[in-house]
Amino acid sequence: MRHPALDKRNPLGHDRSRPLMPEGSPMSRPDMPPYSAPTIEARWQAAWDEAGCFRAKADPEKPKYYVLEMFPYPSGRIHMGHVRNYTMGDVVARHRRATGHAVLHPMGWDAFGLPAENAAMASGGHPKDWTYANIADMRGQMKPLGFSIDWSREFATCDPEYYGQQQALFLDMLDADLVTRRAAVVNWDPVEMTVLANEQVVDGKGWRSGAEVERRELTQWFFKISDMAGDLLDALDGLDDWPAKVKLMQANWIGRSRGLELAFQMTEPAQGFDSIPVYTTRPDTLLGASFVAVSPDHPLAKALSAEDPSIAAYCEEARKGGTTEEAIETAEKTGIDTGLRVRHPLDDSWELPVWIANFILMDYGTGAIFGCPAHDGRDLDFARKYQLPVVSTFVPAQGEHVRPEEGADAFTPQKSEPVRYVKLFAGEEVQTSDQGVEAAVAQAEAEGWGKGVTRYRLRDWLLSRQRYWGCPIPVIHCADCGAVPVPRDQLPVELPEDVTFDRPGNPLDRHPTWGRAPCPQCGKEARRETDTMDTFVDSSWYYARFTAPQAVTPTEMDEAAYWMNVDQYIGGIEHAILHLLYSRFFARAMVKTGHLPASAREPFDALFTQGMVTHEIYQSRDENGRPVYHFPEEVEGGKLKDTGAPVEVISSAKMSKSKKNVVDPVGIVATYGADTARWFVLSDSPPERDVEWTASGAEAAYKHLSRVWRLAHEAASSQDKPNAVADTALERARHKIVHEVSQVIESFGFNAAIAKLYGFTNMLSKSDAGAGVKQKAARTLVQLMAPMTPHLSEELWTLLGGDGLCAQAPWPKADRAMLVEDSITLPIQVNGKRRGEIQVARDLAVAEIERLALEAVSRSLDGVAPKKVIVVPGRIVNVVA
RNA sequence: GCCGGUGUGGCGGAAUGGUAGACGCAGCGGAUUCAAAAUCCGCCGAGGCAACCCCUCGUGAAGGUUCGAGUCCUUUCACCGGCACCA
Repeated sequence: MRHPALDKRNPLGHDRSRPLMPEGSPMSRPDMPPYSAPTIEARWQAAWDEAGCFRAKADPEKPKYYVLEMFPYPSGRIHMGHVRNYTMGDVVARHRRATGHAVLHPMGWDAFGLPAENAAMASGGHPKDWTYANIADMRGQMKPLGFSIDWSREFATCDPEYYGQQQALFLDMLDADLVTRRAAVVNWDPVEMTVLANEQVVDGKGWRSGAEVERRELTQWFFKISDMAGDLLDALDGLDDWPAKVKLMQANWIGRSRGLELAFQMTEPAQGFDSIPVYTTRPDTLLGASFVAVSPDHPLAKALSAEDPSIAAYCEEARKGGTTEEAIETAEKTGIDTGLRVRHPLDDSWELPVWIANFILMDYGTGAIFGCPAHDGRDLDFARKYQLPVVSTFVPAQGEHVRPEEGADAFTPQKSEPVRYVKLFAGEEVQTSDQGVEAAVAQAEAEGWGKGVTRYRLRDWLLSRQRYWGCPIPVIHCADCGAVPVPRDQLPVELPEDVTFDRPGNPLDRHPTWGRAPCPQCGKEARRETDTMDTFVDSSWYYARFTAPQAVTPTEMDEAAYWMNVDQYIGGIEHAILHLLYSRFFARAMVKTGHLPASAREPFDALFTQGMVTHEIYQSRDENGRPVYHFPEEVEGGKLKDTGAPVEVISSAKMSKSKKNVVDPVGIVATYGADTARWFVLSDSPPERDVEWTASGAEAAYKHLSRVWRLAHEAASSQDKPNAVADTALERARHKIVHEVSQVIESFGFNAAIAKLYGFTNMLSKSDAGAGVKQKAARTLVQLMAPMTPHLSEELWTLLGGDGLCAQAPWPKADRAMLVEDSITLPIQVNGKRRGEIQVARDLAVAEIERLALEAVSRSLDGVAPKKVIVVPGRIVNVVA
């Protein structure tokens, strides 16, 4: 039989002119067939299908377990990152099934989005055809990997059955006052005729068209997520099984701040304004105020612009500022004096100038600030540029201090640090700034000139997109009745299929008939909403839909109550903020609208963020010195295979097509089999860290599986007689490995599980135990490997006389008594340095251990009497000399 | 700038405050073979030593706590990630 590794197009870049395990080798006996992954993998996948092993069935007798990996975008090709993500979920799912849980492990497709429209524009097809074809391709690539997924629950978010329920959900959220519609400033690409997300604006230009992006005010739909900001922040505390890093990122994103809102009265009313409301987190520095500044988008600035061309010109210029990080960092702080003046709230005779400044944001706080240059770097830059006063309000509690008014940087210590107030109006002279702020707020409230407020950075979620390939917003706009919800019996509002992508803009907008609909309220001719929903909406509730994917309502309460919450969610750190925050919002919204039980308010009990799969990059230079990248299979021994030209090896990075450092899982599965791919992506690195794909590592994984294959066959055909010492040793090791692997799998230590299984394999191969004990050990080995290498394990399980399917066998249990060693090795230290060791009975008296220890290290002590002997039972002995 | 994380052999990485370097890769030596591959056995941080005994050094750097520190504390350097004119 021709081994698959004979295929010279294998993706590892090794010219494999020989099979890895040829027949006729000493190890290959007539009764031992070679390890042929393709044969056994196909066979057992069929067997699992037939037995329906992975169908999720609610069972009141069992604890339930819902494991979910972030579902993929159907690009058409799976990559190693998918393999790693889904393998981790599969290990958890298989392990939980074996430990007696009713497991839900579903899969679906995050199928709406721009790439489908781009493909339609590029090649003239239809986004729907492109998407469903990709789904079929990817499913075809995924199934050979043998994931224990309940495929009967599969859906795509572009199925009308799914997005129709999403529309129903939207209408319920509208009724529950979770949705609103208002004007918003957006990035508008005048060539593409659509709104762009911030990340699609590069250097102020549209990423595709290259056209200068305009800031336009459009009426848009929003989810009122900011109403829940406080709860979304506070509830992070309860998410004990989420990475601290993710919780911190979310907390920063939500961005709670405590401060004071106060109004500066104008000396003379202007443009209908008699005061300027200001928000500050530093009311304790109010006596250091030197100016008031408003945003160029502030109503006052707009009103002044109408009168004064120089102000209008300044505001126009200030708004242009680039959106890139670099532009923001290097942008100079600029402003223009309005000539208006305001009174200081604590001193009627104190007047401050009012400026318009480019660094004030309209959509945070009130769009206006008071500047305190002594204690804010930005304000100090601004004050120095325009010769405004600098006045310190506090100095360090102790020590020397050069004040900002003497040329030093702005003094901005941590708010928890005590400082000495030199201009004080509330609280103690020496207090922390936190205390100073609270005292100032209390005083302002008592005296009635200000109000303490808690603010959030988190904005409402803009969900309107001027795109075709998304979920239509189920609303009809009537000239008389306004925005009217589509009646529920008319859902889903389906996307029309006869659309064209030959012109920019939204095809829904220019469709001849689709947009026309009678007003559901008055019956008059009206227009459909042609915006579709942000695709983040689709992925914000799919986890709930998996509990009843065919339901004619968004969810079914009893199914949702049984399966929710997701016990273990697994995905990339890149979704730490938006996707997870939106999902948390949606779960709350679904509780409020009666689609989820109250207990599912936080949908993901535990979250795991896995690292990427990386690979070295191979680079050479063309005649102009520009870098040229090469696929791994084009390189051998540091040289290009066809020309022999040397390549530069650049250190590992995330696999990407542009750098050509990609390894295709399909090729790996064809060459080595799914089990090898699964085993490799879990070995070597902790799951939360990146793992580097190497050809030698993949080959090593394959060799190991082949070795287990041989050992299992040897054990199965062994005629060796029992051997008391070896039998006991192996049996003890067997219980120990069961204990260890169970423990590390539960704590996501997949790489550690693999390392321990390597160790046990080494032990088994060297053991002189009798046939029966060896077979038992081998059977345990393959069972413990089964979550990682299910096909190989299934085949060997059967060979070794396992009962039924390994996939359905109960997880082995370790006998505690077998884990305890009778005799232990104690290292002996002298002054913390290891100088010897002793073998003692586990329960030997401390005094006796001390005696033996001193004896063992007498040479190192060199006659010196020990001052002290520290015995850590079962661990170590340290002699202090 | 602010917040967070990580620094351990040639490489990926192990080590509840208790024998630093598990396990794997690469490398070296041996067995097997006509020869090779595959497989099996062994070695594999640096330095010293006749020596697989043993000694010294060693977890980015410098201090500290402790009988004992990769692990805890302080300072510092480097790299990675997130946020970023948020008042």
